[in-house]
Amino acid sequence: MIERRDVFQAIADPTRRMIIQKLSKGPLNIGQIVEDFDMSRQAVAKHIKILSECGVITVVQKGREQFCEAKLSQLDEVADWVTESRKLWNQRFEKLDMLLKETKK
Amino acid sequence: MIERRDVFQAIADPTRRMIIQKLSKGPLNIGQIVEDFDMSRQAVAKHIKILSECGVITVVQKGREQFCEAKLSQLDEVADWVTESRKLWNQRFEKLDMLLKETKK
DNA sequence: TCATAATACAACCAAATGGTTGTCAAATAT
DNA sequence: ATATTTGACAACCATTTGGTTGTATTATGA
Repeated sequence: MIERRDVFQAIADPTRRMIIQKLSKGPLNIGQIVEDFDMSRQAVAKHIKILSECGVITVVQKGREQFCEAKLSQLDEVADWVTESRKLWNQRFEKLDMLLKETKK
Repeated sequence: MIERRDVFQAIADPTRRMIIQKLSKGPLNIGQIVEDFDMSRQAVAKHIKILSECGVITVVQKGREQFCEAKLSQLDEVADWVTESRKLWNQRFEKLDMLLKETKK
């Protein structure tokens, strides 16, 4: 299996989605993120690492603390993909319409 | 680990994203989908099964063939989540603006 | 200075993922 | 009638995932 590190992988896990939304409100360190989860610090740190590898967040060392900040621009790739799929979907109907008009002639 | 079956899981895999986009153009049976992939029929069938369990496609039996159709409405959940995250992100700046205005007084 | 807080690193685990191959059943075409 | 196509089901495999615990390191606060 290939270890995939992209935005889609980043948002596949519900815990990671929650982390992203928390960070959307502003930067936090790992300890502050852990507070909201019924999970070990290490487990959260792993998610943070994955999110960072996927380029969805950036981690800045500040003394002994690590501040995490969301990079929401990366979500564009997801939004674009959804938009593209919908476009294809709509074209499908247009083609059907054209076909119907064609057969009416 | 808990087996998650949601839209985010469905689009996490690149092969599945390609299948969705192919089906966005119109319904296909498994054989037709396999053609485009360098992968065994069984592997594709597994992805189809997952997509179906995630509610992103519907499968209709037609004689010996199985036609797969995309259910793009399910992608709304993804689009909504991205929109929501961005909203929080923007509010972050608004709050900062307000804070700046406040301190200016 | 010294305890504590914040985190890193590594080992470990069960379950899921993404793939394979083989066998079997049913519908269709020749 | 029989071969072929379409697909289901199961077993198997290596890797990843998502979590745990334990230990070590480093920065900060009292």
